[in-house]
Amino acid sequence: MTTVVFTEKNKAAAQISNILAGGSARRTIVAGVPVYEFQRNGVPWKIMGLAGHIMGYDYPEEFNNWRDVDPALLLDTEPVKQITKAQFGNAILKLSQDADLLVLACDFDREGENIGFEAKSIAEKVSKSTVKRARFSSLSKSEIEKAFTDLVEPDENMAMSAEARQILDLKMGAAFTRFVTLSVRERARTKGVLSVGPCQTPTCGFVYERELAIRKFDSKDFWKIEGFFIGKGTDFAGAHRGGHIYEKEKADAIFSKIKGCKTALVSKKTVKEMKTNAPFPLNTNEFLKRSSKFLGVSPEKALEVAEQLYLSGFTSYPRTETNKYADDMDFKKILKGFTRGDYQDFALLLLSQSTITPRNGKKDGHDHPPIHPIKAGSRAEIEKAVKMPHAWDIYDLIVRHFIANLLPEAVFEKTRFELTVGDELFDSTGSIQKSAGWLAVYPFEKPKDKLLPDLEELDVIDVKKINNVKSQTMPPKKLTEAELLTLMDKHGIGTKATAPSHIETNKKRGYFETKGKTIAIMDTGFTLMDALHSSVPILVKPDIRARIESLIQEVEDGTKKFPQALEEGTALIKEMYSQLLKNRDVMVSQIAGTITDEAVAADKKNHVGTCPECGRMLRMVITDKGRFVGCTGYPQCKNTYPLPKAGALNVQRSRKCKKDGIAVIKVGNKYFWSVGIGPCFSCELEKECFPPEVIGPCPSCDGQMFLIATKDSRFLGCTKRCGHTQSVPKKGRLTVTDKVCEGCGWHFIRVKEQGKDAKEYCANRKCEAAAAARKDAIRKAREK
DNA sequence: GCAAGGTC
Repeated sequence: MTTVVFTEKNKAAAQISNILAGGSARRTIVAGVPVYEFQRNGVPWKIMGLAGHIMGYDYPEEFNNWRDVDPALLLDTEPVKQITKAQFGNAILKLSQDADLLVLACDFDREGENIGFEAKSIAEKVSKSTVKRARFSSLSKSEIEKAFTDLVEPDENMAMSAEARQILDLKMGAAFTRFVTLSVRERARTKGVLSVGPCQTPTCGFVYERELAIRKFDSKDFWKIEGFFIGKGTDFAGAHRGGHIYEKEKADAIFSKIKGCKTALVSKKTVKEMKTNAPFPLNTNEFLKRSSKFLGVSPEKALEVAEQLYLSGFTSYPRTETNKYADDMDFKKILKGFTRGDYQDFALLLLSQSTITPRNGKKDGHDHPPIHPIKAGSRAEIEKAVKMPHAWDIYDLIVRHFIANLLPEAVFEKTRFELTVGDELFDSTGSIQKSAGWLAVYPFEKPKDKLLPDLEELDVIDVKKINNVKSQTMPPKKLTEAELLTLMDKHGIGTKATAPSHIETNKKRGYFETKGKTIAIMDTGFTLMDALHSSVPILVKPDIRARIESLIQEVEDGTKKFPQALEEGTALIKEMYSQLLKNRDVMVSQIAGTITDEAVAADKKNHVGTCPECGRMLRMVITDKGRFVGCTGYPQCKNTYPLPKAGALNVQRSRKCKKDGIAVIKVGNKYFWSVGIGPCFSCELEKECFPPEVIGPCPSCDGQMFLIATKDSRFLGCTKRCGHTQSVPKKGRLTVTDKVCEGCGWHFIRVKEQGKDAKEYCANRKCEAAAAARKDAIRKAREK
């Protein structure tokens, strides 16, 4: 007569056995998995924690080759469920063999029900015993006792709804990802995978929509009239009640009426007390948003740190939807740990109260309490236990948020003056914090006091200045990670545990990147969203997730059978797939183009510039037959330019062709070539673009000596072609320096031969100073 | 090599 219980995770197994056994549970290991054993009502009990899902769907082996399988075929193929965590499968088999009762005790939600059914399906291979369900919303003693006394039937509909989600998500993800990746690969050399999925794609969609709004934004001019006043010796500002005025004439008219006014009348004064409540207790989403906003820690990292803090016993379970504390939460017990250290003042204050009333939200996911500290830890203790960046910052945020939830509201005094200047009205507001309340422990959200002078109604004050300021409406700002999390939460994209991973997937794919706390879409992400949006709009929006969600909700409610939901869901995906297929060519050229452009721009050596015909990228194309400059828009854009047949080519990014050439290329060490124009030496603007490298005055006429370099020799010649020439060293790299010879006015030349020190000197054979220096050098060499 | 969902 053995009862075997499966929980969602080891931690829950340990806690539940502790409650049911009254502390007498014995921890053993079965097939490498911890199991808690004890006697209850004379019956042996064994409780094992799973590790979330221990099974998963995948396509059969023969569908693994992307090249050989038409992605559309995946939509007509049923993926297969397999055990993904073998040791758990084995442990379940061993435990179930001699069980008389199996109890599924995973979390009380859809996935929890499904995880329980995974264990059930494995256990039923070796056991025919009854399977029951224990349902509880928290791991409190009373709930657990009750749940295991009043066992219920497992909810197959609920479990199957999660099953439908898994299959539909995989079908859609696999088919679309393969289709997009392979199609684009025909035209662009892409290294990675271009993935599409019911959560990751709408997540990127939010970033895309914001980017569109920014790009489409049309800025408008407006004027605002500002007043600067002095009251009782204090300077303060006010704004004209007209606010943003979009007609210049209107603003000018008001301004010219009052610009000469020297005094203002305090025509009205209102003082109001304003109270600000502490934020709701931290559920996962709120925690991730605040970690990003206040600490600049990405959702992914924040969740990792919280997981470690939880495993080290410092904070509670980090994945929860609940933002209200249970009625029996023992705040004082936790606060007692904080009576020493950073938070002692607040802890002592709260402990001195007879009752503690927390600030509570309204969400109850029936899962875990809000994220809160379990145990006090110093910075050193936290950093020793959790060796990750920001471990202390995140613990500190959790503790401060927890204490803030228990402290009273903050009170402000808001003062507003209505000021009359001429017959125009201005407003000025200020606020003073009267009582800090929860803000005392929560430095992340401290509003600044804005002081106003102590004026009364009908006081007359000085006007210092009136300004009529021209301004412009600003485009929307880029999304922050915190805002993205809000949007995902609001539209049901991902869950408390997966939202960070969807953001991470998009970063990994090169769809967007984070710069500090804001998110910037990348070209690949933008064009992919653009392409998907134009052929299957629903895919880029939260609607796709919502459609699947409503289907599986019907399965859970029992109003639709599982096979029916699967069929309808598959039909929906097929419909989207066929729309995408119809627009394949446009999509491919858009995405492939962007990816090629990105690659070309990154390939500094061959990237030439922007195509004047189509705006895409120009690059050097080198084939067996020859070389030319071509456009990445090929074959739509057939713009090309010839290149010289021989010589190494180097794009000169600092040079610009004055005759509207696309770019200037250096050919070997010989001459320059302007793309679209031809060799620079045949251009009448050559001397303007490449002025001779003048060294100094010609010793025979009033011309200038300059460096002439030909294919196989170099020498100095006169700009007036007077016939005077002079040789220069044949070996080494020769440059004309800025240093000027005092004797003759020639620039020093610098000669650097490989493996030798560079020499700098005056090369003028007629220069006496140079001759003396040469003699001196020879004498010194002889002496040695 | 594809998704999203659990959890370590």
